[in-house]
Amino acid sequence: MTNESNLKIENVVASTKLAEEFDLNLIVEKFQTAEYNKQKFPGLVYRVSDPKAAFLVFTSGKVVCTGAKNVADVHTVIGNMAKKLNGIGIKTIENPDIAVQNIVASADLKAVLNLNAIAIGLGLENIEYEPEQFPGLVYRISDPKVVVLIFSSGKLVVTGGKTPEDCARGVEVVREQLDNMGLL
Amino acid sequence: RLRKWQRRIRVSNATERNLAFALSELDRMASALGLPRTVRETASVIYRKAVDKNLIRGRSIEGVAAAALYAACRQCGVPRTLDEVEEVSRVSRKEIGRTYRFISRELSLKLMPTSPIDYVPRFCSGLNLKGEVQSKSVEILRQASEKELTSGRGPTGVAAAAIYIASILCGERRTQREVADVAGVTEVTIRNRYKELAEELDIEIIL
DNA sequence: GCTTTAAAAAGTAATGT
DNA sequence: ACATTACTTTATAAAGC
Repeated sequence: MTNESNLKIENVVASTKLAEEFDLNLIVEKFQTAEYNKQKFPGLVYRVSDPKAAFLVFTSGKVVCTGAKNVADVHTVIGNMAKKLNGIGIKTIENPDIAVQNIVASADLKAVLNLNAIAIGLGLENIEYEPEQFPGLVYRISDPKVVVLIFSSGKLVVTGGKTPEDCARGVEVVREQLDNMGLL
Repeated sequence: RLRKWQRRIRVSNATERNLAFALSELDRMASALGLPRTVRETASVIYRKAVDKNLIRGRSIEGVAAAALYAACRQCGVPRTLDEVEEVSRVSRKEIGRTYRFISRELSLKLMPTSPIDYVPRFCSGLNLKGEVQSKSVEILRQASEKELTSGRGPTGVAAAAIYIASILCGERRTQREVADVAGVTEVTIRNRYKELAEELDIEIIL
């Protein structure tokens, strides 16, 4: 009964190392849409639309990729990025280790929720709920290690997970706890 | 040996000096916000507990004092918004909120989110509205809470909308702008909230 | 702690017509 | 009055201040 998590992955953040070092000044002049202001931020910003994503490229050769909708897309976009760099005469590491650092997902419990009751039910010391500042209740779960934002509409945002499974489990933990307290 | 004593005296002096500064800051801010003595005392108790637990390390005295006052207002049932506390302190709302979360957790204050009802007396007196309107506002807010119209909404906005409706029902109408000004929200927010309350609670507003 | 990136949730805010 | 844009919260890596 119950459930398949109508989980939707919204954003995947990953990091990797594509070279021992990068000449960001060379990359900014070759990539027309790249942005680079060293005093503002040490990384070069580069957006791609293939699969949509944004890169932060550093002089150390390390790269951060954000905005991808899939874990698979992350590999695709990073592969494309390496080829573009090669095309500009920059050599890159062959099979870079790509580490997913964070996944943001949304879900829907399809029920109107009483956040005050949930705050008490989950324990005031385990949650943060300040409607004056933000409409969502913040619930930090240790296993899986994710943070879930719970809204009165029943919609959820899960973040902090490293795999889609972490996010799915986080949703189930919340669903189960609310159900057990009769708040669903 | 003498040096050890001198160091202790110095530390003691510094500690006392800091505490005196913090307490004077609490007093200054409390006065600026027109808070009663009980709230100032509650705030100083919270601040002293924070000192005893070494929670000031890495934080400014001003920030902890402002957060303690913010917490004390809520604990005493006479909440001020982070914006109001920010106005009388010299730290940003962001830092007051961050420090509040920290001391709240470390001191296990376990405060429930602010209730819109707690804002009614202050807002109503600011609008020169009598007890009848206050009672009506509270009644509306209790119904709103039962019908789940307050979760996730800003407490001041919901309170303002309830007061706006109550003032009309009691024949002592205040404009959205007047209510918005005392509540510190925009007219758009009052409009959004009062429309929702009127519709869901079947209240007819005739202007 | 901050800076920058991406994305969702829902409320509130600022600005523009 | 209504629309659009923008900011609030969460996590996360990166290099440097």
